[in-house]
Amino acid sequence: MEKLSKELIGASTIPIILSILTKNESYGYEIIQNIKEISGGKIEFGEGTLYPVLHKLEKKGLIESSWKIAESGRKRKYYNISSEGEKELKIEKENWTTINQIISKIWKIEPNLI
Amino acid sequence: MEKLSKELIGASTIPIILSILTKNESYGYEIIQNIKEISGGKIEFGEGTLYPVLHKLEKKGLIESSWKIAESGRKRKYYNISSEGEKELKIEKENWTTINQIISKIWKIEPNLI
DNA sequence: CAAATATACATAGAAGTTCGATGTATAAAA
DNA sequence: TTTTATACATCGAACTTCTATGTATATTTG
Repeated sequence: MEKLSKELIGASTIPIILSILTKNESYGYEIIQNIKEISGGKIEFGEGTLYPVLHKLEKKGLIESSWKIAESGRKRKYYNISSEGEKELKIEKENWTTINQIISKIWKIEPNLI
Repeated sequence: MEKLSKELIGASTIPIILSILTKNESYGYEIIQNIKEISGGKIEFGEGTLYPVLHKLEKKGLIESSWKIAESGRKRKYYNISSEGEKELKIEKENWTTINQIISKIWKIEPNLI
């Protein structure tokens, strides 16, 4: 069970985060666990990796944050996707489809199911 | 007709270069034209981008170079993929398949796909 | 035939990224 | 009560991409 390359992780980080936030609001720590689970351990973000990405996305206006107190009494910074973020996700999905078509063409395999 | 994001290009650079060299030996300038053509202009490497990547791949032993004189009389640095490079390409292909499975899984969570 | 363009390689520096290390703080479990 | 899990944050090293710049030669155009 190997981990994926830095480059592939980097390319998928933003679409994955935005996709997760499209479904439900979430917070940094949970997003890390969520991605780890969904990817079967193949994508494991450190906190020092994810938090700056969230800050960057917020600064660009793609997500919005609000502090909340969980039932546990613990403070959490919840993130929601913005309408700008939804537009961006749409573009990212199209880009992902495009690169898959290019790669498939080069590899001469059937285009991917995405 | 938009260009792809830096991240997606970065993730695909090495597999694309190695794939091209699997078919035929080639040289920097030609690889740039080749990728531009295959991608329908969506991936356009500058020379300052590609040459350092080729040097890096050679340093890592994934490709090998040799100077040749073309019929035109022009000097060209031809690159071939090494057996190490073929192994690496196999891994890269597997990684690409994996990330696609993860991404498609995440996108299936929400109903409105592109 | 002179000038412009295309071919062909190379490096430097700016800007941006990932990621391990480190720090703070609190709740839950051992 | 000590450890582990939860939850946020920043820093600096290492690496990347990309624009700009430089060198040089062949081909095409005016």
